[in-house]
Amino acid sequence: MEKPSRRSGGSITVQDVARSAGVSAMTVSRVVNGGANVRQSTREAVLAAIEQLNYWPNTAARSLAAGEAAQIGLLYANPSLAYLSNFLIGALEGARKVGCHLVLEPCEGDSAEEQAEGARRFASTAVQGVILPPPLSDSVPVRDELDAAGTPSVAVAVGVAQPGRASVRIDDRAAAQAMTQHLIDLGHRRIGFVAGDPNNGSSAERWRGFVAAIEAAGLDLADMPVEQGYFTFRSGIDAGEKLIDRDDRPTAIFASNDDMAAAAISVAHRRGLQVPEDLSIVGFDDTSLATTTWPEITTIRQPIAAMAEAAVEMLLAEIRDRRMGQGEGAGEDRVLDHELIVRESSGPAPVAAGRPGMARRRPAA
Amino acid sequence: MEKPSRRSGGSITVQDVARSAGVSAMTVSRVVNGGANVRQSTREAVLAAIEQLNYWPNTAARSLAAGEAAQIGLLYANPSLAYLSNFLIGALEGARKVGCHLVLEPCEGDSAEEQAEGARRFASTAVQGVILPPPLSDSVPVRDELDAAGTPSVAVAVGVAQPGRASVRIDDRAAAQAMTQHLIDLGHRRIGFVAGDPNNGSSAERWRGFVAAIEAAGLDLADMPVEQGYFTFRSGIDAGEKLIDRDDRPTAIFASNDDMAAAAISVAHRRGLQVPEDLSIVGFDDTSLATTTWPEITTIRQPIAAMAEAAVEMLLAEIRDRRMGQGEGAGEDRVLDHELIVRESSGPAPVAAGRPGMARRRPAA
DNA sequence: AAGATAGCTGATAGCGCTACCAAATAGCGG
DNA sequence: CCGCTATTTGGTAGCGCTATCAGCTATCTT
Repeated sequence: MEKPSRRSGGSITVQDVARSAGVSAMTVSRVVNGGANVRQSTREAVLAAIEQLNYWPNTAARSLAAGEAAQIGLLYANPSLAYLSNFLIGALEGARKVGCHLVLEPCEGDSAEEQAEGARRFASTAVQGVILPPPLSDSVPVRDELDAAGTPSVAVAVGVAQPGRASVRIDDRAAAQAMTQHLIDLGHRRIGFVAGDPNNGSSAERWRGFVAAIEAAGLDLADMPVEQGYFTFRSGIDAGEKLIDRDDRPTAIFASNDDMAAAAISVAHRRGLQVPEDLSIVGFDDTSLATTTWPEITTIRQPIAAMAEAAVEMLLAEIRDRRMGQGEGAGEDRVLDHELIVRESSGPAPVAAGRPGMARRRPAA
Repeated sequence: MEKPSRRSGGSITVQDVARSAGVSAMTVSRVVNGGANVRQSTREAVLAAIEQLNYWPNTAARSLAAGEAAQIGLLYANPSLAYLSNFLIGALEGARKVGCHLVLEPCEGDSAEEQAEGARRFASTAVQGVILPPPLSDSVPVRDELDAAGTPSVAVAVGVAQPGRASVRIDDRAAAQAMTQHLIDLGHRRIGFVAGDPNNGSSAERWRGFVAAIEAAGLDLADMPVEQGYFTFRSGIDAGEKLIDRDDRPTAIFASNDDMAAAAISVAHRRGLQVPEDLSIVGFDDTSLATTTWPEITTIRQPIAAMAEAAVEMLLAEIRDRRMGQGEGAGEDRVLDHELIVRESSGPAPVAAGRPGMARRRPAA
């Protein structure tokens, strides 16, 4: 005769799995967690039982037994609030799934000292790991501080994988290449590029993607005017003016993010140019800005929420591994899919072929 | 000889409190939770012990023993992402404190059916309560659906308390009155008002606050031009144009939120007016927009994060009460402090006294 | 071949709290 | 002052999981 659990509507437990797999509860626990020292055949049997019974560990029991709070930190520094929202939505979902709590900590200031200070605040709190959204994901002081404290971390939206450090990102290079190809397919042969902040790893990757597409199409990189930007609207104005006021104005501008693309659009409008009829302008990131300008911006969408969710999941896996004495994980680098979003700001190159920029230069003011 | 706990660095437990208060652990639990049937003197002894030992219940153990997941829902519908960020930051902090998880659910669409659908999604999920940020806090379909399912909810940022429903809000009326008084103190005697969305409870309160200040100052409400707005930038443009193009243009405009204030500023600039020299314009909410326009907007700050945190805390208290069979709580209405933030968009009324609007009307274009 | 080493598994004992019920105490009319 | 009900309190038994350590099976040594 079964004795039905007193409370909690009979959800399946380790015991059920253990019985089904013909092992002890302890072995199931080992398999579920990180599974040091479990024979392969045993592991498979347990996993099969878990699968079959659709078992999910009870997070409350888990943290109670493990005697730990299971809190993970999220250190953020003045990103756009829209980005943070999306990031939080994903992180929250991830935290719920793995059954841990999110502890937020704002990090003011750009100086190395202030960033290190932000990271240190987590050392004192009881968090088992930290996830770092941009721009902190590229911060060396933060990284050093965390490493010194032995706190695992996951960097989100970095340009390239950092050795020995877990990261979640999109393939900035491939995305930029796809975007550039989109412009080339529309007939553009002279494409201006606005680079992003040189301190940011993604900037370099986006530039490389641009170069790769240009070269793959057999075009001459020397024909592509390039201006330095810093991911801010203001820097986009400056870069946009320089590109648009050239005698050999490009027929398209690829800005390294949406803010700078929006800025370029406003410059174009001030100069009396139609977007995209006279000039195509594209961005990157698909922030809310991309749809609150006119025309709406063709851009690259990053799966922000999914990236945050993945980061939480990876971090917790690493925390478990460390606790089970697996040593440091290899620092997984997970790359998620991006998406090219074609909106109204990009269109066919103007028909006046050959030297499009020259053909309709506006009269000097 | 004490046997030191095997794991978990000796944090204080119910047992410690029970011993210190000279009661059983069970009694401590009762006091901590909702405390049905505990003698007053006993309760006080326990509370004193809790205070003295600085005891905090272990949330993991609690939800494990209670056999419940302790999840609370957050139903959101296209607010500004900046608002959502702040809200989430507070809600997360609150959830961490009370030891429950947040489950987010987006609610698309404005129709009654879609809103009810959003609320229903929570009935199927296992959440014990729901918190509702604006604009859903005013939604009747959502409220009805939740009530029908017997799910407790807390409405955040409603205009006035709803009978039988817990709510967290600021005193919109007092805030609007303070803002209006600020303008009157600056010498303005003809103040234009842009009303908010008529479906929103806060709108009416802000209007009442405006009226109260005008009347308290002995001014004639009939001198105050009023336009209907809908909390959108676009509606602010229309309302701003109507107010600014009047022959008896007001010397100040009080828009019911920052978006509409920003819109009014852009209209003023297009008409060649200086803000605040020729025209003061103030907003409400202190969203990020307030500091990304020029000049920065004088506005009312709502403690968004604190409101969200309070909402979580109140909701959990209600959930506990219900479980302990305390019957439905009275629906507490908590009012948090707002703050008048004076920035550059408000200044003294133009010196041409008496009929300020008339005195410097711009020549017809 | 006996002993040592390493790898794998299970029995036991809680983690801190609360549900359940039994026991004790208080209140009250007769 | 006694039974009786109403209220308050405590004892016991887990909630589902994991740390610890003992036992057990292969794989090496010498």
